[in-house]
Amino acid sequence: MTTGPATESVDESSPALDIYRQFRGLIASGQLGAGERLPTVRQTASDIGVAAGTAAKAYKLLERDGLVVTRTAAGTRVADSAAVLPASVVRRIRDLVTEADTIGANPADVIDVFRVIWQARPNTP
Amino acid sequence: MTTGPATESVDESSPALDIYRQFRGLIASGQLGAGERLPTVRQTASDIGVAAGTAAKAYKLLERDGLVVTRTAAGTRVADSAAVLPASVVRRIRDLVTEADTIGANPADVIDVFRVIWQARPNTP
DNA sequence: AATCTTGTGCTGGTGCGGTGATACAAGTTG
DNA sequence: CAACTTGTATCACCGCACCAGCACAAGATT
Repeated sequence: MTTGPATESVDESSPALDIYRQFRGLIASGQLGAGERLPTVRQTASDIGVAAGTAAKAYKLLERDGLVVTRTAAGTRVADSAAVLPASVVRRIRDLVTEADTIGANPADVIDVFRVIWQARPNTP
Repeated sequence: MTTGPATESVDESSPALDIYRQFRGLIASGQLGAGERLPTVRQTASDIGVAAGTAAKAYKLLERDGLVVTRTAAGTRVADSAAVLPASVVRRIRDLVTEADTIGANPADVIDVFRVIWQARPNTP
């Protein structure tokens, strides 16, 4: 188990994208504010148990999105221009989480339904 | 370019899982009711442009979840026991979609934030 | 009974995305 | 200044998911 990829559960995607999405979530929700520093590439890598290159890949994606600014030796920080999801939306998400949790729903189901309903919006070009 | 996998956009995962999630969403949201028939494996395969085996894989996952019943030559139908997400949750999802859409938010962001907030629930073992 | 339908099971082949490990460039820090 | 930090680049290697195409079993259809 020292080499090669590992598939675990359905709805796992890929290490790099997982890390990417994780930070996207933290930034978009405001839990990681502008200027705040992200862990070292090597740090996150060893935290999650992936290769350094994999974490680096995630960071590059974040930078490509303009969510993060990276200066060598100074680490990676949340960009000032990083967009945060409007509070109204975040609140709705909180409501949804609360409701789904009390009912004991599967978060994956919730997300799947979200996607389906999203695609069914009035104006779907 | 006739063979091998294809990566397109970030947040694409894998063909098989995409199909799987798609139908999960349709079933969990009630848009695909118990007894209703799913398209042929070959049909969905050619619709989406993937190999038949890939669509078959997705169907097997659905069956593994008990969401679907498959009888040879009779096709695949939504199981009677297929659980539908409670209306209260679905309604909140609708509200969320509406709000996020009017604001012009990126659905991927919404999902990422959902995941983050979900993990931050009170009781997260 | 004969035929069609449909999910499933091979096969060989391909490429992407991981893993480690090492090396480096550019800054920060003492 | 020297020494450390940190993101990045590279290397060979490996496994998985997918593709394409065909063949099959079991049940539906006629």
